Amino acid sequence: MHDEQIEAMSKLLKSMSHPIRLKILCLLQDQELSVGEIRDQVQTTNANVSQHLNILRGQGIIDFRKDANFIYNKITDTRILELIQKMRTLFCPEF
Amino acid sequence: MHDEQIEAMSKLLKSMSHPIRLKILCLLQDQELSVGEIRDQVQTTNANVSQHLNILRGQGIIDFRKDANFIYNKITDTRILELIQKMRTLFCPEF
DNA sequence: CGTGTATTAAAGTAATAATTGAAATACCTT
DNA sequence: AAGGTATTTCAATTATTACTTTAATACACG
Repeated sequence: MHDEQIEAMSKLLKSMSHPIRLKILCLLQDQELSVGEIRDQVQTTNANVSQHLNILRGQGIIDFRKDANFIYNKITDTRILELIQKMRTLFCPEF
Repeated sequence: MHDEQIEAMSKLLKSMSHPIRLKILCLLQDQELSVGEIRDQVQTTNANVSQHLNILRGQGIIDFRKDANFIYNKITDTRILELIQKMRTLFCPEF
């Protein structure tokens, strides 16, 4: 890997390495969820979820669509889906 | 994933998500290296490399052996090797 | 033993990140 | 337009992390 790729990759990993953000990514593996639904699952405030979502959006990891006054989030990058799947297989073999 | 697994996994990712540490892990993919050799590759001080190595050791990611006054480091956990390999395949397809 | 090399540990400072509450925005319904 | 819900943004506080410097340790070799 070149240094630029190292830089990009470490930023990506960093954005995934916060427990709340990793949990969000796991929740979004097979469904799309609104901000409120995510908030309920990770037990924190709207503002906190919103900021974490912004970080993930900034990395291009998740996308969203608007419906009425709900914002539904989902993972767009299939590489992220694959990577998370690999992590689960390696480190959480019971799933 | 359970919350405990999320916590453990995010700690692991966090330890891998620093550019210097990620580069160290890439360098150690197929060889073992002394601290001095790593220092030359990542262009920093001995003390800095040592600190980063300690973080990786704390996560059980790398192991080391002593030979004379050199310490040779290598990756012991095959899951880490696989995970890094997957990341390269997904995000650096030219390698 | 003393010197040089490699490594680790500790302490301090600087820089970043996380969380929260309050205010602001956007949209639907009536 | 008014009221309600969902989401975002801002600002402030707190917590965490990174880097540097310095000192200390360990070991080989002459």
